[in-house]
Order: sequence, then C-alpha cells, then structure tokens
Amino acid sequence: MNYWLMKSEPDVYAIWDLEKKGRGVWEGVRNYQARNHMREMKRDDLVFFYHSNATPPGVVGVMKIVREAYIDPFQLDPKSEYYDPKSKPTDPRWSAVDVGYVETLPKMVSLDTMKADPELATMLVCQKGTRLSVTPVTPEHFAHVLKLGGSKRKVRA
DNA sequence: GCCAACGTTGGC
DNA sequence: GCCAACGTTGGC
Repeated sequence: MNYWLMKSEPDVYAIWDLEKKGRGVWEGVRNYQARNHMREMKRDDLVFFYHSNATPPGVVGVMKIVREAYIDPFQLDPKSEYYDPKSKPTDPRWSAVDVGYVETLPKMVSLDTMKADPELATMLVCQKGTRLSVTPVTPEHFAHVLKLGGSKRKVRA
C-alpha cells in the first residue's frame, strides 16, 4: 500500500465534484515526474486531494485508486485542452488513473498548517518551489495529516 | 496579477 | 549535451 498527494484547482475539479459522483478520472497531467508517480499507483492506494490555487491551499480529503494507470484519452483529442500533438497513438505519453471518493476531512489541513508542523518538515508538498502535482507521501506523514484533519481513519505507519 | 521556481524546447 | 528562451505552476 502506497500513499500519494494529488493537486487540483478547485475551480476546475474539486473534492465536492468527486464526492457528488463517487468516482472520477484523474487526467490532464502533463509532467513526466508526476506521470511516473501515477504509473506506480496501485489499486486501493490512498491519495490526498489537495486544492491548489485556493484560499487557503491545502489537503481537503482522501480518495483511493480504483483503476491503475491507463492511456489518457484526452492527449489524442485535438479538441481537448489537454491535447498533446507530440503524443502518438502508437506511443502515448500520458497516463490517467481513476479515483474513488473516500472522505472529506472534517477540518481541511492548510499548507500553512503543514509547513508549521515539525513532523511534516520533509513532506514534499511543503518544500519551497514544489510544483509537482503528484507526489508520494510517507505513511507517517499520511497518518499525521489525517489526524490534523480530524479523520478517524487509521493507516499503518 | 505578480513572479519565483521550476520544466521543456530547440538551436547550436 | 549545453543553455537561452519560453511556458507553466501555484503561492501570495
């Protein structure tokens, strides 16, 4: 079991959008490092839903992987804003995963809160200049953020 | 809207 | 393979 964090701008796709449908397609990632992380994700891995470009930015909920990496269909669709002309059907560059809604944290855990917490000092999303939209999270960090968020969920650290 | 901190592209 | 120019992310 691995743990992750994925960012989304709530104006585009928010935790309540996922909650409403129960399941969603995480697509549009156009960064190799982020893509590589997505390709490592396994079914039932838990993922923090992070609102970026929000006030305040931070972790708002938990989701899980319900379908492992597959070809992101939007890269081949010229009408999509995620279209990548350099991606060939024979050699697609980008991957998508499907996510399932798990919970919305009783208290969102803001980036400020995480940065101020010594236990989270090495968490990737807290590092200066980290723009990566998909990052691995250690079990310890995952458990700690869950606790800060008031979740009853326990993870094995 | 600004801009620092990246990542990518392409000329050489 | 270097690196300047450009594009993007995302906090503020």
